[in-house]
Amino acid sequence: MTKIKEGYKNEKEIFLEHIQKAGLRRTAQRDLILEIFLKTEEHLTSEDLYWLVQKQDPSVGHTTVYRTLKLLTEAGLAREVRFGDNKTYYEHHYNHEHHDHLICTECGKVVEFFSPEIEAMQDATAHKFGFVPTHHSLRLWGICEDCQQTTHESHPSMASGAQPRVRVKTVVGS
Amino acid sequence: MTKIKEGYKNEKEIFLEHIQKAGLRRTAQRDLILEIFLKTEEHLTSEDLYWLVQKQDPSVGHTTVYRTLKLLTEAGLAREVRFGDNKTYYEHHYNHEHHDHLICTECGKVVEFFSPEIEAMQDATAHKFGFVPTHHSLRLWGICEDCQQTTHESHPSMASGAQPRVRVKTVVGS
DNA sequence: TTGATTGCAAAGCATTTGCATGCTA
DNA sequence: TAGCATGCAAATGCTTTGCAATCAA
Repeated sequence: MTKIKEGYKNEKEIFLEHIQKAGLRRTAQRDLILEIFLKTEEHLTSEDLYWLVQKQDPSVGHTTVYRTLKLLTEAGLAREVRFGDNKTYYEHHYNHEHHDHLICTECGKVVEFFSPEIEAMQDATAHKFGFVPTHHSLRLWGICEDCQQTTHESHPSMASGAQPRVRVKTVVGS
Repeated sequence: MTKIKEGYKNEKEIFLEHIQKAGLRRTAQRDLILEIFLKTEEHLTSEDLYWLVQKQDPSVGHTTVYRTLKLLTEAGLAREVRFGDNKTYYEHHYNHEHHDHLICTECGKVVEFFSPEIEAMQDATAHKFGFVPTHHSLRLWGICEDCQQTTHESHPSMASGAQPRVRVKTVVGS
């Protein structure tokens, strides 16, 4: 039973519209990059996307992927996220619920969550200080269930240079 | 009426203790860097601190400042923060209330705030997913009161490359 | 005396830019 | 045809590393 969302443009339409409005041009590279980005439901870096694109068209350069991801972000299709390892990850943004991240400092697992209560308090806090809130970023680090059982070392902090070893995406509703 | 905190070691003691425990050595550079860091109640980058240190001792190198900031972080005296401009800022950590940041995307102003309610919900959320929380980062971006009156441009997003023009620290209790 | 620390220069990374060439509208 | 887009190489900005000399314990 497929539920068809009406009244929503799909990502490709959004992209073409943005390109037109901004007086930019549609190219084969941009189409390919968008297509691969859309079918990859994970947090990926420009580098990651670059290699996926390479498989289909080795002539596409790093630079174009970087520039296109910025473009997708401006078009509202992608969102930049940072997990503390000094890399910029991108995730789908359009038609995707806003969410925050819970990151395991042992194995790098990432759980997405959404808390309406926290959202409301954030907005309230911004207003309390006279701000009109535009966006926010909440990241919680900790040790996940699996790692609590296998590891008994001291908790690595962001500063200690712990590198995520795996990055699992788990979508969890409200 | 000065309130003397008893039962709390001061930062310099903490630092020396950490150095001893780790089998490291006390040096003039480390002392100087710590001292300047402590008297600067602002968010600063390694670069910023480097120039402050330069004024007192031009022989100190960039590298040492970087390394010492890492050391201070490990000792629990400093905390790394990122505001979205791809730089690592440091702020005091020991004996300082934990707090989060509200950042103006127009002028770069930073307001520090603390919300026990949000804190509690964050911990609850982590536990809900089986995580033992270690630390977190909450950043709210928006347009501050001053900028709402002077600016009527579109809201710059993190991705659009808006650069903070001023960085004001405002400490606000609970 | 031993081994940690320093500072310089060089290397690393992720990301951006200059520019000649290519391609869309 | 005009001028945006591309891809390479080079530049950038922040941070780390190699290494010989220096210095604390």
